[in-house]
Amino acid sequence: MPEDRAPTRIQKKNRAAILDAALNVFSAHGFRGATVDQIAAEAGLSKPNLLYYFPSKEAIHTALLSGLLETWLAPLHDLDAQGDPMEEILAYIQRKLEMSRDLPRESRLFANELVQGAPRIHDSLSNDLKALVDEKTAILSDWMDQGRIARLHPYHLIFSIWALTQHYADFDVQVRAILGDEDPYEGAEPFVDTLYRKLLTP
Amino acid sequence: MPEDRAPTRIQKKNRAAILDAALNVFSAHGFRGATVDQIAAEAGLSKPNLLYYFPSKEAIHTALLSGLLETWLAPLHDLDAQGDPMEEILAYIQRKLEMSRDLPRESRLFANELVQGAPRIHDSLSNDLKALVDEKTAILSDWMDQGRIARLHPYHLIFSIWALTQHYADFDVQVRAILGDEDPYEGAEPFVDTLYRKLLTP
DNA sequence: TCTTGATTTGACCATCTGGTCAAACTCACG
DNA sequence: CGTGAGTTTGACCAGATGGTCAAATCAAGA
Repeated sequence: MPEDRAPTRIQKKNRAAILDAALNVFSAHGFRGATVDQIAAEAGLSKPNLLYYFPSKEAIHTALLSGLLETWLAPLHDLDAQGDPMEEILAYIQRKLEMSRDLPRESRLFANELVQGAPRIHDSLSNDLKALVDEKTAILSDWMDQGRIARLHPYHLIFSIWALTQHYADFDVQVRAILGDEDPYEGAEPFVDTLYRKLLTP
Repeated sequence: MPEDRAPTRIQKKNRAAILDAALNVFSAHGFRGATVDQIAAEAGLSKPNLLYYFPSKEAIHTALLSGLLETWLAPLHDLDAQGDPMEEILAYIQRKLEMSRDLPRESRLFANELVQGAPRIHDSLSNDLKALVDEKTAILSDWMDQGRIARLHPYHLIFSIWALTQHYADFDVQVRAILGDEDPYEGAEPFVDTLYRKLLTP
């Protein structure tokens, strides 16, 4: 497939279809559990046709992960040092919870990768993610120094937000097995809101 | 292999070795990502030898999961309606955190299964787990009615405990990528303790 | 020690899976 | 139209993988 030229209409359509199908399959079965045939079928292509657009299964996975990492971290990026601490943090949590609800496949894609030791994104974690988290925890620490939010371990504060919000997407089956018909997010939203208001109030 | 007789010394040893090896491999790679050869090698057996003790890969996985489910739920089982609410809940959280630290493989085994939709333990979730959680949330609700702890959605309170504690085992790579050399559990313990004290105080 | 059941293994098989390739087909544009 | 680049596919391959089996080896009680 020609790499240098501008992508054709067909290329755009098929690449997008492949990535969407791959997101379905990888998020549901993990990298090893996904098969190229399955992704191709879901994208409405034959296997050789799919491999005309991406050189390998690994390449699809990589393209997906790196393409989505930015989306995934955007809410934390938006945490603004100039804003009101409590509002900023609660807005971040709110957005993370919405992402769990609206983009559960993306959440599970990363969860699958992480729980198996992140063999394919270890570098992104140690570099990009680490840098972003360091930048934002510095803001949190400032707010704590100023007495505007309670003093807490800033890294663990971030971990707790990730854990609490992504839990609903990653362990969706378990949550639904227990809640039955009740909508998880209806209860989750006020719960986490209350939790962090109490936790962060100095 | 004779099923009915009492297990011989060799049977006990090899079965245990297989289950331990399988726990290593399944927790690190998921069901599909694990190979029988890998498990056999780790257990110090040949593949046909391993299949002499368990009829299939699936059988090993099932044996592991059902054998560990009890261990995994024991801390919640111990939550005592007669005890002091705050102490009981904090002790539960403490035990869950210790399990994350001391039994990370078990945590990741379940995480792998759950994130992929729990195809092999769906029934246990809807039955055993659901029943246990219902029993214990009833106790939590009573405590809330009596004004001994803050009023919260009891199911989401449980979810939050699972999310916060298991996060450290399941997403260990990510946590360590961010914390660097710092021991995750050293900071996690006081953090979750503070969090739940603030949250649960009426 | 001998015998019998328990244990172990090398060789093997069918299927699945990621990936290749040459040939066929389709599309856009001059 | 005609043509060349872009697209699609059937047939195929090599290696991995779950599982089988008959034969060989071992262990323990009579």
